Amino acid sequence: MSKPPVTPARTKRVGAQLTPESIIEASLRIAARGSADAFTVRRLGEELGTDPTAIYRHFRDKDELLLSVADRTLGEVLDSIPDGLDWKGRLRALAAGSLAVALKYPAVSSAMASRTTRRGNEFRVVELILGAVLEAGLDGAEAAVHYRMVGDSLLAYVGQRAAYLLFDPEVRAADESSWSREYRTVDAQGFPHITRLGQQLAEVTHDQIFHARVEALITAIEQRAGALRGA
Amino acid sequence: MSKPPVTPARTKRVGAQLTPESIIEASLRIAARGSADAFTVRRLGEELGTDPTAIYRHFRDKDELLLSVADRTLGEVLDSIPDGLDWKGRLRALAAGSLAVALKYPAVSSAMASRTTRRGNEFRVVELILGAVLEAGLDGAEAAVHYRMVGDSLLAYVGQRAAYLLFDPEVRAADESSWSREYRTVDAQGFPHITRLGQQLAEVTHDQIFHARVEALITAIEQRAGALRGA
DNA sequence: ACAGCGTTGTCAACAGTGTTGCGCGAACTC
DNA sequence: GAGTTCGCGCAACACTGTTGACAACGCTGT
Repeated sequence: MSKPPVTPARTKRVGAQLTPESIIEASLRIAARGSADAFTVRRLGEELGTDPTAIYRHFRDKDELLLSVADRTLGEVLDSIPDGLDWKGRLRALAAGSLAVALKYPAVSSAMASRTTRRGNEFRVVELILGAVLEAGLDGAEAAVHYRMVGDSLLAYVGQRAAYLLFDPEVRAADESSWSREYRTVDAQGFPHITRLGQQLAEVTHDQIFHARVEALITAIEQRAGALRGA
Repeated sequence: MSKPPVTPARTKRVGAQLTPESIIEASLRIAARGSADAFTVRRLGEELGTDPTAIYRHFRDKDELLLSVADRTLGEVLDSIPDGLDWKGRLRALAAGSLAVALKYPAVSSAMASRTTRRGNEFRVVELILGAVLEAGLDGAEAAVHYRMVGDSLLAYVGQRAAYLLFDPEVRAADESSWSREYRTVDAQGFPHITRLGQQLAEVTHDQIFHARVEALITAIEQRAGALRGA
């Protein structure tokens, strides 16, 4: 028992000031502060009270740290999903939870919009979505495609919202006011639809859009399952 | 006629080497080279044969240049849409054209995934989508929300794909191989769905996913219009 | 034709980013 | 207790976008 089987087990020092966990938690604290101060390596060192480059003893590079942090936030999402829901309810809860976490840690979600963590919690999310799609009545390649549709779409949605939050307030203001400014003054001849619906376009909220996007996913799955059942 | 009305009309010099147009075109050439060399100000100066900082005489900052370049690519998308299509066909053509342009200029699309150009061609795209949604049978606030759903979704989709193309080849390879590596070795007890569908999950292509996402949008609009008609 | 002046490109520099190599001291192993 | 490894601090590098000073060019009005 005295000899570790193959690897020396790399005894991590007990008195270490920094641990992967403490670094991840500091990263989350910074990310939660929003765009006020960006999520940078030097700011991370400040938050930890150590030299910025010390984190490179625990993570190969910033990307690996980001993947670990993102997986942690995925855990938060999963914990927010109650039991006993049907497949639509589970997908809605997953979407709502993902959005909430994305708005809480925008820097993380923004960076992960087209990535894969390949870590523990991601497997749980995949299993969750797959279960929902299967319960809806899809299977095989059909279920696989629709899982990817849901997964990629959710990631893209929340990443888009998160990235938006990271812009300078003035840039964001310019984008938002465009609906009530530039779009009001377009040529009525060339753009009749914009002219006629200008008011309604300016009044659409982010939540309405998100809701519509999520329901579109659910409707698409339901429709496809119904078509297969009928065939 | 000798006196310009109010502003001195700021006579732009005729012999200028650089013009907004030439800078935009150089930007597109660089962006089309993919992730090989990134779209940076210094590289832009190289491409133009001038000092990098010269572009600041024509654009306030890199963001404003990016907005102009993006609007130009929107023009490419619009030109690729044939006439005489019904609303579904127009949306499909818009989606396909957007994806093609995004894959052609990934740096541009990636940066614009959550932005608004507020320039000429964007109005034309908005008018196009609004027309499709109206033709499908929606109107008023309902049409406005569904327009935003389509617009934001398309932007997010293609931005996601574009951003993916910009990653280091090794990062991309790690992400792609995960489906045939990590996901094959998960615990069969805890993740039965992943275990059972592992093969199909690894075989899903980007095109299948994109197709499913676009069709989901169309289905959602159709469904909503049908529900309103019935009510 | 000439003075004036705005426009435009060049250059050096700054603040910020992620990352690496070197050294020291402390903690663990034997 | 000796030797080795590990964790951290420090300085530095390459890269990013951006700014201010400067000089030269060409248009403008007289």
